Amino acid sequence: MRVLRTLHEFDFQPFCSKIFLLISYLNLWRQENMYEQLRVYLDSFVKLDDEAALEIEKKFVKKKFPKGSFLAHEGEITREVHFIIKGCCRFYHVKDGRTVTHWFSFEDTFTTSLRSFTTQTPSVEYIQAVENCTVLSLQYEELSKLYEQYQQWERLGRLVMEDFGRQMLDRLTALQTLTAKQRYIMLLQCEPRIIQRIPLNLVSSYLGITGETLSRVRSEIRIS
Amino acid sequence: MRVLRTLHEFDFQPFCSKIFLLISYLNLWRQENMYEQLRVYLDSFVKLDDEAALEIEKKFVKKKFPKGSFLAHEGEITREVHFIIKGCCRFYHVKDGRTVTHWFSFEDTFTTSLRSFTTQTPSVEYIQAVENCTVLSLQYEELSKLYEQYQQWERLGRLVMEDFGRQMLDRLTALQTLTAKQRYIMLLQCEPRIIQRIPLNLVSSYLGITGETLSRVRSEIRIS
DNA sequence: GCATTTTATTGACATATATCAAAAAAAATC
DNA sequence: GATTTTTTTTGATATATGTCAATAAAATGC
Repeated sequence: MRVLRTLHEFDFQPFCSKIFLLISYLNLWRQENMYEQLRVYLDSFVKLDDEAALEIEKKFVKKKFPKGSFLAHEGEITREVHFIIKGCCRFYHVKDGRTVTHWFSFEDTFTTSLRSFTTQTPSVEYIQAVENCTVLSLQYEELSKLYEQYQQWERLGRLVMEDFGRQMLDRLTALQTLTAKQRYIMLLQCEPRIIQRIPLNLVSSYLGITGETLSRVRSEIRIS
Repeated sequence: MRVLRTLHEFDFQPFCSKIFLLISYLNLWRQENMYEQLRVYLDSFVKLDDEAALEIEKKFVKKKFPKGSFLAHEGEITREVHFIIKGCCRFYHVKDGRTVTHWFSFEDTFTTSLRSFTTQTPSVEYIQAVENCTVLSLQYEELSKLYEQYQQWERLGRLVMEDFGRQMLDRLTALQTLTAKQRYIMLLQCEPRIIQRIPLNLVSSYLGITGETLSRVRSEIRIS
């Protein structure tokens, strides 16, 4: 392979078209392998045996949520849990006329209004697509059946909930003990996706501070 | 029955001894019905059938933790989960040389260092008895066996975790959106036990504020 | 019961963060 | 590409909460 002396010698045209081809293959793969993607995630908790794994394709339904649309709505019973294949969402509620974002979810996580879904009561929160989302959705009744029929699915539910509990504990500790600046730095280190893909005004309320304070914190960090 | 005119006419001796007898019977009942107490709690999640319920008395062991002793210790793997029959505990960790209390547990709840117990890794937190505690303890291995053998126990685990998740979400929202005063008032309304039975210096760090601020908040409320 | 330790309150002052207003920058829309 | 709209930044000021120090009250130990 010949070494290039200057950038001009390089012919970008064919190179770029190859890259684009690669990307479109990758997207195609993602599309076709949505169930595989979910399977990989589930296997990280429980190695499902063949029979139990077959249920994935039977019960989960592909859905799309365009940017701005709602996966859960205040006052309505959340009837589905969604596994995010692509995209991200914010969880928020309205408190004294202002919007408080309390959670984000990204690819390869289950997303639902926990209280509403698990107790089948009206939701107190909204879940909104921040990007166009592709998800695999599972009805409450279908999940209940899976829990009834397969001990493995029951276990999956338990382990996913344990994992959720651990995440919540971490977030709680951060909110309780860290200053605004420390919380932002922690987010930057532990959850860079949030800062990369979510508008800052939503991030600020997630951190429990105002947009102005977040902006100042960021400029302080830029300087130091 | 004769109506008493003055207090002096009343003979306290036999009366008091009856009361004490009653109390000791009550304690005896509690002692003997520890397993019944646990059964009632578990039944609120899943109606255990006889075989699965028999395991309660086989696997849970009565233990006492005197005030000040530890149910979990930083750096050590938490090998048991405890169901509190009587007493209460605080969860705390040490951050920059000071103690941060992040949870309390009382009668009729499961208590363990979640991350340490579920992943069998060293704990990052302490759990300390705030009162003398009587608990029913279950070893990690025994719980794992229950999960293996009985779908009902697996379900129990899931439902207890879901319940825990919902509690955590509430607490998170409170910390994120309420002022110190509002958080205190909310605690007063939703968890009066905490204020009644826990020293205020521990409550303050649970609320994410200093002892001084809590003291001021309380005096404000007393006035208004 | 008294002495000691721990816990709770109060005061003066410092600091972090919120609020309101405005400008600048970026993104969305046509 | 120009025009809205939304998001982010910056500034001045207000407020909530923290810090340090001193005292008061309560709990604990002997």
